[in-house]
Amino acid sequence: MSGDALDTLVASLRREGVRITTARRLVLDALVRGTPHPTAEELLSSVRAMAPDVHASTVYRNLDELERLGVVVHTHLGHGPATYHLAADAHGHLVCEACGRALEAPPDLFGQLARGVKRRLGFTLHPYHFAVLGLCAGCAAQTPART
Amino acid sequence: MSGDALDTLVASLRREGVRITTARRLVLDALVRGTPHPTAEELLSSVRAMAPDVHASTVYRNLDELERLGVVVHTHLGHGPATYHLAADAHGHLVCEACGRALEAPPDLFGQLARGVKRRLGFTLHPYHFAVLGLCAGCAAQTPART
DNA sequence: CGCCTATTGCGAGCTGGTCGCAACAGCAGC
DNA sequence: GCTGCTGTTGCGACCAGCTCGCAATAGGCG
Ligand SMILES: [Zn+2]
Ligand SMILES: [Zn+2]
Ligand SMILES: [Zn+2]
Ligand SMILES: [Zn+2]
Repeated sequence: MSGDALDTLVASLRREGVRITTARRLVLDALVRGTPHPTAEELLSSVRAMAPDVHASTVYRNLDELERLGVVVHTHLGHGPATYHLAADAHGHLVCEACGRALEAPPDLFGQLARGVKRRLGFTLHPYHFAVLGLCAGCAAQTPART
Repeated sequence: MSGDALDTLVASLRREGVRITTARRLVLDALVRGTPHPTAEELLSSVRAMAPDVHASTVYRNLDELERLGVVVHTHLGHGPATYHLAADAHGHLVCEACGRALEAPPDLFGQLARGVKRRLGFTLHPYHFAVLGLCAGCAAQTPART
């Protein structure tokens, strides 16, 4: 079942005429099966576990290309490196400034905001590229109040 | 009147025991009087207009220090360099992915979102660090529809 | 199998920012 | 106004995260 997700993805890319190389397949595999918010470097090391000679720039180029194809999206959870998702899994992020943990925003959370912005400013929101920062419940309790 | 804003800021910093150097005063001056979303490099060149020998790292260090003191905040409007505001002027940003223009979010815009997040997840939002991307009215009209 | 061309490995290069250090300059105290 | 303490500065080296140019390689179609 979960092996299928990769195969399906690969098949549909091939149908679009996208060439499937080992590196590209392994990047997709790492995205399908790995931990939730991998950075390019984490993806690189997953890829290298199977194909040790893959070069970092290959991973960057594949991520760019897959993003251009609409298969992958990247997100910034803070100041560090970008993190990647399968586009099908895209979601907003709430990141705690104190403990650094990233919560996935419930899918409807930005809906109201998006509607308000649209109505008032005519602006169409794509709220997934940057995380929204703040303090999670646990850290807020331990932190001296802040404006 | 507008010269006062700087003087007031400087006076209050001095009262807190902060040492006021030429570079620091010029950075503040550029923030008070310059264009709305300056990058560190833009601030550097404003500063150099008055004091040509100020070094880039001095501007970075002053911005860090002023941020630590709560006088300045930085924001990421996109992939480029960070941009700076006086903390007193802080506001959310809506940035158009097509034309790159940054709109200031009306101050109450994030209020609902913040209340929703707080109630449902106990998460306290600080919605100013990262911009929220999207398409402005003008660009949305010209762009082939997108999910 | 062979060709075409997209993709890769590789290293150099780039942007935006940080750091360690010795010289320097605020400003409090006299 | 001068002195001294200490925070700040100029400077260069360095760093992370990413991008590019190029020649060699390898998908995939016929
Ligand atoms: Zn991004
Ligand atoms: Zn996520
Ligand atoms: Zn930031
Ligand atoms: Zn702004």
